Amino acid sequence: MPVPSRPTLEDVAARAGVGRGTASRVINGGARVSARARQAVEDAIAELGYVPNRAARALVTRRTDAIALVIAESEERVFGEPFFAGVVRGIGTTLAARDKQLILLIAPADRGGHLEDYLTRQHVDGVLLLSLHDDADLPARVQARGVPVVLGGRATESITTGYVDADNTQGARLAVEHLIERGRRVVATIAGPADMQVTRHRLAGYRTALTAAGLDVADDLVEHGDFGRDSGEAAMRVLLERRPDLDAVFCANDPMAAGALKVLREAGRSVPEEVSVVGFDDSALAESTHPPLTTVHQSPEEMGVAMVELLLAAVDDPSVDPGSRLLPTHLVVRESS
Amino acid sequence: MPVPSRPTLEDVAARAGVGRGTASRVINGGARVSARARQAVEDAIAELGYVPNRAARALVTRRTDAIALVIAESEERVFGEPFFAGVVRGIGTTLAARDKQLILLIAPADRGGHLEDYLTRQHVDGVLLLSLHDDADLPARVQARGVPVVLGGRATESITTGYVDADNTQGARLAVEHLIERGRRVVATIAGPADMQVTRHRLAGYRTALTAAGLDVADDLVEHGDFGRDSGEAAMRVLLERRPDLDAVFCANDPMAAGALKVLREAGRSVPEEVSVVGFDDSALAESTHPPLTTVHQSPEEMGVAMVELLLAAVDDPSVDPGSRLLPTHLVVRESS
DNA sequence: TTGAAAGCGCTACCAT
DNA sequence: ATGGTAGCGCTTTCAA
Repeated sequence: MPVPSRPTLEDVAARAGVGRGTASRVINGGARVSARARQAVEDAIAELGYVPNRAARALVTRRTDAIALVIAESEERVFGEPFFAGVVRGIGTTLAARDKQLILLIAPADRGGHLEDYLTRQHVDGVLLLSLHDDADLPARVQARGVPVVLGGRATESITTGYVDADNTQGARLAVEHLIERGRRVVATIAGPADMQVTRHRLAGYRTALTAAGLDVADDLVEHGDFGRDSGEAAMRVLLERRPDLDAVFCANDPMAAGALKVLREAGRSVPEEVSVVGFDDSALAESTHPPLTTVHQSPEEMGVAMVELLLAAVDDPSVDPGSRLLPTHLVVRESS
Repeated sequence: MPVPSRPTLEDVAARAGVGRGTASRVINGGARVSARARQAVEDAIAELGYVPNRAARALVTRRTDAIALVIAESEERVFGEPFFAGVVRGIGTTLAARDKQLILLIAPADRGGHLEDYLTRQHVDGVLLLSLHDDADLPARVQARGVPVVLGGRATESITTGYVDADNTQGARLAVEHLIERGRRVVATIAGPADMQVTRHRLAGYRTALTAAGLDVADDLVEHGDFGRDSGEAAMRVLLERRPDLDAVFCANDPMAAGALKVLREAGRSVPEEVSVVGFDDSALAESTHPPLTTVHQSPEEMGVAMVELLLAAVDDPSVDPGSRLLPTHLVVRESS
């Protein structure tokens, strides 16, 4: 097959009877071009099926129109958790609408700084980071090298990059207040990994609600999981053993709640009669558990969309820092509470 | 921060006391360079922390060093099915080792040819395609435009692109033979979507084994699902209703088998005493069902690795077509059969 | 083996 | 408002 060798801007300009500069202006900003010239160029583009050469453009603008999304978890976790699917969809569609390319990097840990090198020298215009653990100073280092960064979820206070986060404290508080209203008095919680901010925030909401109601906030009512379903099962077993008197469990996400539900059923504790269970996420999973799960709603899609918006603003104008956004949550009551 | 403006090849050449051409040769092929010159250039690169500019290189080589992976399913399906995680990992690590960039495109359907345009004009060197349905002529069209394509799983016979596939027919045959050896006589199957080759192949293996044993291959023993767990539940209900006499079920993947297991339990049919169940994939899920699932092992990682190998061979030398590879499968016997 | 030079296709700046 | 021109950083002839 003879390579059809795509038309260049030169061809377009020739066909439209204008200079290359004018043609370029039509394609980009569009300012300072006469209507006639614009029309001629647009026609030529259509007739020729012209598509700008990304590499050539990148070479001169020093932009790649590519955005990296780094998820700091294993493929198993990433592909196993519905939350990520939502965020990726939000990011993907928003980026596509802005004609940016999404480079998805799944990287459990940045061994040897390869990732940092890639992000800072290999030409992405900005970096989106998801599921950060405490030890990760990657965002700070990337930002220090002049590449805009927006986090999904907050990192430790010291980190100053932009972020988008659900209002986890509020969500957890809503969940636990609901449990208390239902008359529960011994409210346990299956929290997330101890080294994540999201875990601290949800725990804070849990404790706030309990304290406000004058209830016990004993340490032995708290057990950590890793957000996976299995870890929810394990944690529930521990809690049941340690505090057989518990009458409610607030779980830091839906998969762990599903695991807890299973263990409670096996232990002969009926839900919601004897024990109330609330999850977090309002993922599709929440509707298919038995019984359907009361859960805190958050929107991963919205989170993704907001992340892109903040990041692109910073990419377009490096003098502004991305800022941050806190997304509201609300409780969805189903039958597990 | 004053942009440090990365060192260019020019800088490297100057520092090494050679011409730009020589420096370039050292970085690439490496042929026809004296040991002295090479050493000098390599030192200069190390000292300067030089990293080639991708865009500049792409402009002249007309290569992007980027490979697209198109998964023709929704984010929900992609992120819900462990099979995809494995393939993506295989692809991701292999590509990274070859210093290629992975562009992940999740696209349920190619509405309006946007995807095709992207793949063919927006500069990826090759395309990997996963989870193809019958109606998809995308691979043929992309290939016709001169972009190498490798499929994960086969498309209909008429498609001539390269592919990597598990030996689904063999796997299904092994599963059903095993069921027959266990003394089962009424073997039902929950198949995949009717419009996929993988479904036809697994059904063929199922029928071959049954026929060889002189058993019933009635149509009412076959029910289709969509590879999702819920669809497995639904299909199992239908089968149980239609053929209460069934004593075994071969499921086209593990999630559907998990769904079937659940329905059987609810229906009071004990597994494996009254009904044997076999899945397909040998995913992590298979070990955590109750009872643990006998299943056909395939390796998504290997599949991903093989896909990349075939594709890159074709990318490196456009005159060879990618060819294809059939990966063996084997049965893993656990307690559900 | 090597350096010089010619572009790759584009944007941005310059007079005009 | 517009066309000409100068690179962006690199690979790849081509002579030497």
